[in-house]
Amino acid sequence: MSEADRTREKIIDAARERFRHYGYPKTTIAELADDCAMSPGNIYRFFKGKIDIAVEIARREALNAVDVLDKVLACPHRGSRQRLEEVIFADLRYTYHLLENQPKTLELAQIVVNDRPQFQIESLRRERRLFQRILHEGNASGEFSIDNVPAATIAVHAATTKYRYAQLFTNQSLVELERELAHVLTVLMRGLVAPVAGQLAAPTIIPPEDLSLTSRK
Amino acid sequence: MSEADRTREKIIDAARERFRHYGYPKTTIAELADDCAMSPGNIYRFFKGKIDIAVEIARREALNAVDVLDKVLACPHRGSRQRLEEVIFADLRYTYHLLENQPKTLELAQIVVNDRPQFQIESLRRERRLFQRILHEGNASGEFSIDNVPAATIAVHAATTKYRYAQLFTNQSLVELERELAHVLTVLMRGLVAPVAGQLAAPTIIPPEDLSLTSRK
DNA sequence: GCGGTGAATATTTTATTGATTATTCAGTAT
DNA sequence: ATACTGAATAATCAATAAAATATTCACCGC
Repeated sequence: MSEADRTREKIIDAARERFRHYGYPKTTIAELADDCAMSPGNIYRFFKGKIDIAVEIARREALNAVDVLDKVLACPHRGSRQRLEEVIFADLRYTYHLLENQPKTLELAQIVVNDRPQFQIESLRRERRLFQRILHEGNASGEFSIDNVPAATIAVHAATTKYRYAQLFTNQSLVELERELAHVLTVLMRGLVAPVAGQLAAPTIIPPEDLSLTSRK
Repeated sequence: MSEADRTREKIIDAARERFRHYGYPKTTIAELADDCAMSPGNIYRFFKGKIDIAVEIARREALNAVDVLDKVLACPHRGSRQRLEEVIFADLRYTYHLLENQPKTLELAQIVVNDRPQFQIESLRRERRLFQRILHEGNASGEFSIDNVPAATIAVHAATTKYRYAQLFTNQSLVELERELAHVLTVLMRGLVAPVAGQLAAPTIIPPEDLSLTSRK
């Protein structure tokens, strides 16, 4: 890591702290410069503008969120259906708690998306790729019978839109959202799972919350 | 209709016109009074406050929207699946065009919901009741095999949330939204339709747009 | 009582202006 | 050249005064 990279990291760390505590608008470049023991002008040798610092932080946050979901996948599981369900529930819970505990994070995300619409599109695309992997696996193992995996991926992702940053759409409680999501997944899964001679796939069971994923570090 | 009722209607009509043209905030009680050839104070004999005029207009708009969907149901159709799909597509198109052509209507709805959260809850409930009727019919006719109709209703409604006032969630075009919704419905329907010995239900076909429903009167 | 008025008051919106802050850049040190 | 400074400028925000507006209410004619 070069000296320049280290300086850049120092700026990012200072910004992350202040954005968390006081929010993006109330954090000034002068303060960041102070924190890093440099002049305001020098910040601009590392970032084109204030918003770009926020974009970089949000980018890392988004990558980390997908990593968290990836970890859910890494756990030993009984089947593709359960993997997919756990990921979607984890998504609901992760984003729900994020908005509850770190409201400034939402503010930051909204500011970034407002300035860079492409940012959101790419975040969603990353998530969909994760879904698609699971659908593929499920098809390969014979658990799913999907004739068009990309289309089914889009469908599952779009149908569960409400459960990403749910508080933006509704003021239902987390418990209500979980119950509702279980209903949604029940129908979706029956649509994905291979029909076994007239037998219906079992209803979705709400998986227990994995506390190690929702606590802030 | 009593004299008082007629006066009340006159106020509502004047308000509807001005809200459409100039929006709720830029419409003053004094202007409404002028339009109705009465004094500002007299408005308050018919409405508790300015917001209540908006609520009444929004209430009628919401009832009309459900009626429009109801009309879609009244058309001769081949089955419950197609009925449900047509209603959901009609919903997407109706609300999409509403926001495109009458942006002030969205503004009004947001102002009303902000002040009366119950308003939105009831509008959604009315829509769900419509869905539930279709699911019941489909079950009775043997086309669907739903073991828990209320739960399935919630599922279908929640999974298609994105397609009500879609522009609030995304900036996808109507065509993109329609394609995506078709994918969602394909999976949902496979989850609802009775499995026929290993055979998959056919993919959703995007129904043609019924122009008589989207043109403003 | 019923249907209404319009001036008085309380609330909200808008405009103005004085900071505050982001960004640039000529200049300094190494 | 490279790394950085800090004052100058441009853009944005916040406080507040001014204007507009919602709402109330004492009063009028029937």
